[in-house]
Amino acid sequence: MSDTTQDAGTDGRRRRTAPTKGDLRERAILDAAEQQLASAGYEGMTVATIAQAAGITRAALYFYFGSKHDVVAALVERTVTALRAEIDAAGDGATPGQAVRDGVERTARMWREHGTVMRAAVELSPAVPAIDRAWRSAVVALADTMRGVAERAGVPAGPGPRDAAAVTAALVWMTERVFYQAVVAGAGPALDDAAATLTHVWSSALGPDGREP
Amino acid sequence: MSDTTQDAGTDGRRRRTAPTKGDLRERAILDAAEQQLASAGYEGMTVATIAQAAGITRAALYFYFGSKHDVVAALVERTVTALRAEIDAAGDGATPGQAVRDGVERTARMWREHGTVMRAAVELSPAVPAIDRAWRSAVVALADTMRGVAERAGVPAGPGPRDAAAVTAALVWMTERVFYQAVVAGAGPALDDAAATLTHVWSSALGPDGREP
DNA sequence: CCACCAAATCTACACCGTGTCGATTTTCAA
DNA sequence: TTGAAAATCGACACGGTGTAGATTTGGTGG
Repeated sequence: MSDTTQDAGTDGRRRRTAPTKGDLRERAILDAAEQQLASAGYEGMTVATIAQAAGITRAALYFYFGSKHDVVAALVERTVTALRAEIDAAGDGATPGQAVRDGVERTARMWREHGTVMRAAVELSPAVPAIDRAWRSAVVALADTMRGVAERAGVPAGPGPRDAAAVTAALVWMTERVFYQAVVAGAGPALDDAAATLTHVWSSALGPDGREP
Repeated sequence: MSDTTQDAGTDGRRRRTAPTKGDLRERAILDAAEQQLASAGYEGMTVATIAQAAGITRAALYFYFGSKHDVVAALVERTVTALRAEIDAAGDGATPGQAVRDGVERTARMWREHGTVMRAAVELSPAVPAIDRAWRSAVVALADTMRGVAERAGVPAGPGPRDAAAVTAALVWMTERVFYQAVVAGAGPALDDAAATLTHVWSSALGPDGREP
């Protein structure tokens, strides 16, 4: 029933001002969750272990978050906020080919730095609506940026299953999936190889103007 | 693969011969699980409800399957077995473009017919190793056939992040993800539009010989 | 026909994780 | 300093999974 995330305001349980004490605990909880997400995975970590790592009790954690889902949702949202900056700065390449290379490389960097949280976002999206919203928003943000690049590269903009929007959407999902698999595989150069493959496919799909040299 | 869980052997709990009575119940359980997977989703369905729908008790279900995970894993394996036939028959197109169209259309048909189970496979792969193995086997099977098509279309075969294997792998993951999203969206023509977009991208990525007319 | 053995099923229970409740302590500003 | 809100805690209820042991069913060889 708890509502933690969206409709704060009249909650009565969450504090509305932003003093220091509680905020620190909240961050500590998120940090503990991120830590254990990497080491034990979602199922492996429990509310008890998160609370313990944060130096409080289970019940105390429920003062800050309404559920285990809410904890990891907040964690994903925290990370997605960071991704947004990176995404908005993409697509500035002079040529479409340059923009594609830049977009893929930026995405690869995100997966290198925030791999565990992004992996969790992908895996928990089907189960947690809040995570789905946050993750999807990041995906459409990137898709939007790249749609502009595609149109500049000559891909028709008109509506239809072959227009720039549909094509870039498919390519962004490809990018998500391939990088996700690379992170799951865990191999060292997996991400770099994946990036190379992805730029190649992106360039091919964006037509002659997007082709790499 | 027809044997639901391979680690039986010295189980002492599973029957080894294959009479009729038990097999029917096993199928009834799987059918009930598939039904409820569509109506209530994985979390929404419980071992109790599955057993009830199959006309037995919880404990009786545990005579056939070791866990809830095992049930849905067996369900996925049953479906993947059906997919294999479809996959193996693909890639026979005269021209690469024809083969691509055929492969995508075949895949779309699979999603139309077995959408709920395939969706569950995607969503539960991270959590259930047996499902991950089964689903991944189907993916690499399709990737393998399409790799042949790509090489016939002129994509270099040599090792590297731009070779036919890497490119088709990325495209197959794209196909999986885009069709998955279409099924999740649930809209009627979503799958057909997705198929059109996918054939277009596939053709572009496979180079001049794979290009559509 | 019956006695037996394995298959199949049931009832009852133990365990674990989540989320909630009411009471208690801490903090801090009026 | 005191009172209210913030923060924390111990204990409990609930639901779902998996297990144990006893019991019934069903077919087969004597």
